[in-house]
Amino acid sequence: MKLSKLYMPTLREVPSDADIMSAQLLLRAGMIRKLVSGVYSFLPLGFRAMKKIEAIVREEMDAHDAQEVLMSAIQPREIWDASNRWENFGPEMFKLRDRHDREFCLGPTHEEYFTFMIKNELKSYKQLPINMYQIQTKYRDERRPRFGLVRAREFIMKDAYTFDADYEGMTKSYDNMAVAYSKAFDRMGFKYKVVQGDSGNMGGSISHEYIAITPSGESTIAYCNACTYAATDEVADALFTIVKKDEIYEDMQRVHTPNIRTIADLERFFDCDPSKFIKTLLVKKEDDSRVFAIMIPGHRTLSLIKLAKSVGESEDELLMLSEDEIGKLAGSVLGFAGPMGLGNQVEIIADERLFSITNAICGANESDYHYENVNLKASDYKVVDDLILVEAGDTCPNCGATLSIDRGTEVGNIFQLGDKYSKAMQATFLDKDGKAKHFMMGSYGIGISRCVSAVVEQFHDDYGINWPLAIAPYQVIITIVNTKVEAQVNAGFKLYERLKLSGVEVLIDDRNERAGVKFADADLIGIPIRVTIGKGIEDGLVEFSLRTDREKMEISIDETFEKVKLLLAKSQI
RNA sequence: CGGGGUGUAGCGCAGUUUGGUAGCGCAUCUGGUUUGGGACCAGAGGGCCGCGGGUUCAAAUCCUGCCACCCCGACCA
Repeated sequence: MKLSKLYMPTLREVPSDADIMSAQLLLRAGMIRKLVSGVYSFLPLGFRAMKKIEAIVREEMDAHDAQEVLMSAIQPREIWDASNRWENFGPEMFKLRDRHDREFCLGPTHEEYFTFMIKNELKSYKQLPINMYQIQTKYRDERRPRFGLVRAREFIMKDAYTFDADYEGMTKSYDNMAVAYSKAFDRMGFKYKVVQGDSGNMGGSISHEYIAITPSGESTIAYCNACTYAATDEVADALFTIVKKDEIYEDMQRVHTPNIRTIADLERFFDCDPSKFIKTLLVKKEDDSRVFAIMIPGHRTLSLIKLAKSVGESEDELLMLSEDEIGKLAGSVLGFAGPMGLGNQVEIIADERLFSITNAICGANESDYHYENVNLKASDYKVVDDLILVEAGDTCPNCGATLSIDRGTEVGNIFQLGDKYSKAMQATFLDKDGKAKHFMMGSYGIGISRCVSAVVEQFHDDYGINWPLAIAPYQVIITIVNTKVEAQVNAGFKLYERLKLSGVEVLIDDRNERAGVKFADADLIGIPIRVTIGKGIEDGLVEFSLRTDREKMEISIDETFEKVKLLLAKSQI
């Protein structure tokens, strides 16, 4: 493709509403454009990059017994009523009516429709298992669209659904998709981690999330550098120990601590290690039916999910007490809560590690007072082994190495659905024994457009995008330094035609611009292999370089051709 | 949905406090000089100042209603 003809409206300045690096670069590089909040279009270069990702996903799905279909995005209300999700999906669903006032939605996902279709067409165990997928535009009216392609209201998703005769079959299908996903994400080249999904309130159902490591990511994960352990921070086991010191138990003392509210204040006031402190947090159930006092090591953070599990409540219903409520309950202001004298209606829950602290310091439930030399007895409290959020440096529960913490973006997930939808929609088949049974299902998603931004988040520098060869919109860009010099133009186009003929995806910058403009654009759009044709052409030499490093090599056109072919061959593993 | 902020040329912004003929940089077009890291000179085009109502002789500017966009807030590809 000639750059003089390519629709590639690059911007020198960053559009003011682009909030993350990938959105800024994709917009500046003329790869995407925003129409309204959370709704983007793909221009030629951006679309090509996305199609590369699609192709990788398609190849891996096809290679793992999935068959591609294309289901309608527009769906009638009736099939959603069967699973109750017309109501339950909530305001995120884009709903519309036709001229006869019949209700429809734009598909946010397709469990219902696939199940509905299967139920009418698949009747025998002999036809199972079956795995179908599609790559299609999805619609979700997000509460707050942001981060460019990451949280869009219209986005491209690969979604797959498996139907099996029994539980074993379902897990096999699930494992098969897990392999396909790892292969696909490996080929895209970005760094990612597989974490166990939050089985949380639902209990039971198994799922995994594929998290691309990106500094702007919305989820925080803990992972081990030595083994494959990875989990979201709220769920990850926080393995750290407090070594019990062989100290003499001193007598408890009430200490006047005017205005000393935070752990940092306490450290300064008592001039001691933060592991000496017991932090007491007051949490209630939303409807005020239960109140909890949670004691954790002072320098750590409470995990609401872990708390919810240990008290058998839903995480969503647990709230931290407000300052007023603390005053009423504990007779103190924020910062002086402690386990003593809280009254019977408060359930006190303690992180196990507290009892290793000798002569601890905690709030006295009285404004401006703390206790020191506190030595709690485990037998007096409900003890839970782990209530806190994992931190970098904690021990890997799997192999004992040290954990790291990073932020990430969910680019894929796989889910064992069981018979949730087949039951709701009465989708059955006849098993060997002639009995009607519910399909055992799985669903599997990859955010295709989200992957585009994940790649850009991971592969860029100060000058622009730095596409991995496997998903670059073009593999090679030939820059003609001065289009007024015939020898440069001729040599450029000769190489261009030759590469094209041998199947290389190549751009040629034949614009009548100054060299600086062309180099800047080449950097910005991030084509991996660069050939610059300038003055050296008089001696038959061109410059060969890679986007990843700025080192240039002066070689002949023939050598250039061979080098390109070699690089491309190496990347096709 | 709650709180905060912003809407002026394709992009980035000034002008609004104190009402008086709509500006700057980049981009675009024409001519010329340039041509290895975002050139220079001369000229030109491009605006319902988010939309509606009001105040006023006069509104980008003041008042008011609405809309859009962005930021901060517990289910997600």
